[in-house]
Amino acid sequence: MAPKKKARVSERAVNSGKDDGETASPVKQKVGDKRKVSAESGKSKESSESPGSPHYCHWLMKSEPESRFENGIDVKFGIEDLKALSNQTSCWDGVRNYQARNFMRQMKEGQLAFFYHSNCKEPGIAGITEIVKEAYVDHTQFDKKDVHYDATSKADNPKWSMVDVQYQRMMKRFLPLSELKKYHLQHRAKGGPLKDMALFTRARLSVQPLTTEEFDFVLSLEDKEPLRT
DNA sequence: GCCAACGTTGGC
DNA sequence: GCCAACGTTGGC
Repeated sequence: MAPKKKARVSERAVNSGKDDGETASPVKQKVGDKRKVSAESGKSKESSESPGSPHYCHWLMKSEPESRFENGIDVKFGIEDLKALSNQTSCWDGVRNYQARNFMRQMKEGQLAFFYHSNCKEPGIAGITEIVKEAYVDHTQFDKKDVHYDATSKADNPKWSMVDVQYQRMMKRFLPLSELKKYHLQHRAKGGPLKDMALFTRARLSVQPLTTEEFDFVLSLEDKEPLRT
């Protein structure tokens, strides 16, 4: 996810395999992209998601704020890195997990996503980004030099998508995973908005949805004293 | 650095 | 299409 270069939450993973969800979702083209998307190429599926699946409008996206080298390439990309880019905007490339990809394909312009710092000293929610461009082809899947190159993905049927996110703001205070987890456990025991939060129930997913209740509750923590116990 | 959890691969 | 082996994620 970097504006034009950078990495995200290494979601590397040997992909290939069946496309679980939909077929190439309506890759929304934007200016500059010459490839004409032949009007859905007649696919019937398109924005799949089972009919019954709730449609989310808030997200959490993980990225690593500390240096880590993968094939000689540093995958570091924390919220400060996003903030430093021109336009404070970056594409979120490198996602190589079908569920995470499918969630990105559901994202709509204007929606908000928590920027989560993972695989670091203090994991947790650092800030908020806005989705500024809906899912389109992740070019890094075709780049042999890229850490997330996918030899099994073909140009005429790309497997991986990405969205563009723009820095919105830092959390008023960093929200550590440890604190969120305390709430999660508490809510799981006695009920509460974080009882089913994906961060804990689907720990390895790098792009995950939040219900409005979850999102609002997390936001409310900004104004509270850090939970201790 | 360890390792639990879990997604993916591939044999059958 | 099952499922064991394998590989990755990511907290600790």
